[in-house]
Amino acid sequence: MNFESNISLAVDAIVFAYANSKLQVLLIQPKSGPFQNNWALPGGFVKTNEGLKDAVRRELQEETGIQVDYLEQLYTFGDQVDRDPRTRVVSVAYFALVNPKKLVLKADTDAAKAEWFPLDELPQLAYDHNIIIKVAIDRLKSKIQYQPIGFDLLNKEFVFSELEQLYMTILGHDIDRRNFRKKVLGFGILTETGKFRSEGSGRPAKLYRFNVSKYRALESKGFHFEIK
Amino acid sequence: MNFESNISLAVDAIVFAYANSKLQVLLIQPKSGPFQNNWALPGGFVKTNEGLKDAVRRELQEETGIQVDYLEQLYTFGDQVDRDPRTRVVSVAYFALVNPKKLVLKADTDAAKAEWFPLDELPQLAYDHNIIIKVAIDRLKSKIQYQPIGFDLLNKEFVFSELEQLYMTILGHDIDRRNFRKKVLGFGILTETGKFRSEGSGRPAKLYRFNVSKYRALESKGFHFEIK
DNA sequence: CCAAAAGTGTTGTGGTTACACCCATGA
DNA sequence: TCATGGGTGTAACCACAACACTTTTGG
Repeated sequence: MNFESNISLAVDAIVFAYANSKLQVLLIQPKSGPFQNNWALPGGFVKTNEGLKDAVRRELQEETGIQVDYLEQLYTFGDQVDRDPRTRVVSVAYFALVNPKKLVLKADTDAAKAEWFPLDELPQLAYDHNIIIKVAIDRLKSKIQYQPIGFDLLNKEFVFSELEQLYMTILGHDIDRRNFRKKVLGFGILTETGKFRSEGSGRPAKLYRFNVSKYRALESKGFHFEIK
Repeated sequence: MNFESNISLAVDAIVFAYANSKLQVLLIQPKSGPFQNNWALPGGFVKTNEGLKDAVRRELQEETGIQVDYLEQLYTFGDQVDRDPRTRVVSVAYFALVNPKKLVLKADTDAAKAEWFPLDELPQLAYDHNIIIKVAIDRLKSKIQYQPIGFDLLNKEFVFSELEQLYMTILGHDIDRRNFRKKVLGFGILTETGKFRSEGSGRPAKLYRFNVSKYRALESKGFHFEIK
């Protein structure tokens, strides 16, 4: 029973990673369909008895072998009726973050050709995927300012300069090191690991870890994460 | 061609209005389907060659005769596979605002039974619609703080106390009259009409109008609306 | 003249911004 | 000892919060 309409439902994933001081997006080359020679977002059709989020995870696994650290629904693209030349396809886009460990893509499985592209070197994409990525970037920019999702783009243990760099990259403006540090430490959501990392020359930097349980505790007491 | 799955795509609308110092939601009693005696959100299946937003407007027109002033996509509900007992239905929920003029529902057309319900007197709803409304309220609460959408819930010309009341109702806490006024006027997005309204006894209040073009101009210069 | 709602300023304070020097390490 | 990146404090400023009396109307 399909209630008289004939619309196909797909999911697409915009997976961001952070490497070389740049945001990277995960793209694939579809094995079939009208855009076989184009790069496209990972994704595919939802199965009849599959939840949307499950469909995204499955497609990501099948096409790229990746398991993401953060996944949220972004937007459903369905106003433009001919966004897929074959038939009417409505696509629910999901927005995902992975930490740098996952940057190395396993070329195994039945994975399609998959690669990371820096945001400023995106190719022409299939369908309306360039637009979808724009929407995803906007969401990332605004969400990173009031939710601690930036940590999902870093290793579990990180140094302050990485966090700062990440914010500068995403927000696109400079941040004062002292003020940033003061503010973030003031939140009380980071734990010192006691370890240090030296990066070539220079004074070794303290390694921190994002303390999820402290964050949740504070959050439930009315604390609001915010970084401008 | 349906690409092997058999999922129906629906839209639902959460339409808010503001009356009697309360937020109201528009509900209908479906003419068909498994929940004929329950109240439900207006909505229905998307047609094969119809954009999502168009589908929402059409359903609202058909079921309630209403044309909304503000409409944005809220969330797509599709993780719970059996949210509709008949078959797999994924629903794209839209969030809408109407001004008080539209509170009077025309009982004409082929409109189903439609009524406004204050938020604190919601009945048990069909499907997962109670959950959808919760999500919509959260969105309203947060969005009204950083976008000037509150004006869509008021008449074109309004007095300050109405705006203030609206914010207090939605945010659920008191607001200092003087600070609120100072802040909002400081934005420079309101125009005095020069007219006054007297509400029974008491000093007549100045009527204001939201100046969309001034708002857009400021916005493009980096201005951010914000009310806590 | 009394009740009811609208309109209005000032002061304190807490948070954000701006800014420059010392520290620890590797080469 | 030099180059490199890490770590730290203070003062000015601004936005927000708190707070009470006067004005204008209707009854």
